[in-house]
Amino acid sequence: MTTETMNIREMCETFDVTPRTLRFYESKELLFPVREGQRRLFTKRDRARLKLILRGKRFGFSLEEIRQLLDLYHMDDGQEVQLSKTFELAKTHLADMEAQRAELDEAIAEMKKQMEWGAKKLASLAGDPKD
Amino acid sequence: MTTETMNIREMCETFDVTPRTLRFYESKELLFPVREGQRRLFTKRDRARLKLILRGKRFGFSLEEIRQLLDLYHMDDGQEVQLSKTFELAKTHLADMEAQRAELDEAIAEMKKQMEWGAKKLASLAGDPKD
DNA sequence: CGTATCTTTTACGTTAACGTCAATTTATCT
DNA sequence: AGATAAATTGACGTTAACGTAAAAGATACG
Repeated sequence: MTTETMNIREMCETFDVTPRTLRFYESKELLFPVREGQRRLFTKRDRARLKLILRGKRFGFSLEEIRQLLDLYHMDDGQEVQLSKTFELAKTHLADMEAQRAELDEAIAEMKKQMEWGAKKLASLAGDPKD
Repeated sequence: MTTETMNIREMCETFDVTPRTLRFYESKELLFPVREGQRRLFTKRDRARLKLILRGKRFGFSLEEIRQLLDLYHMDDGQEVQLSKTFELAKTHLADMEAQRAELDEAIAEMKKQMEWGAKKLASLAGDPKD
């Protein structure tokens, strides 16, 4: 099974990103591909991290915020201090996300309302032309 | 009642933004404050728009995307073509937002799971010190 | 072996969304 | 009127998150 690691091209196709993006994330210490000579090989762990990175971006988190949060998902045997700091950080972000969810619900409701109004307007314009 | 319009300072305090931001949004045609001589006076409509702008930003929309969407909320007697285009745009964004909500729910669930793991780890480290 | 393709490094370029600073104008206070 | 404070208009600066192009080494292929 050669699916253990992926080269940069496979990564790009799988996640719809450019090579530049992957190298950039590595330079920012978000990913840690191993090397086979010069070439990068992305592990299962890199793929899991990238998935979380892209998700974080969709929620409006910066790469630096994401980088810190990734530690929570990766933490194997960190020191207690580090863990508890990360834990605090995660609590904050969880609260952020739940707040965002509430606002999103509200926004969706409002948008639907506006769209109903728009639909009515459209109908009246179509059915009741000014001659 | 002088609360009909607000000056730039009042706006900044109310919405926690800088003057530069408000002028920038005006330059990008997101806000349309009236003038009293040189000074800007922000109307109720500007305040409603700003609220939507800030919300849109929190959902990761760009100012340009937001600008286009604002038309939907402002549309009084636009032409039918414009209205129906805006309507289509809104449908797309609504779908985006609902997808985002689904992903957000998933992310929240995962984050909670990770945090439970973290909490356990913390407890074991605290209650079971290595000597 | 030559060449075409892929990847890498280096480095400068770009866009969005403001920040910052200087020079003026306008309003306010004493 | 003079000083002080607040708002405005340029205009250049900044940061994040990549894009893009050049030069060079590694690999594959006929």
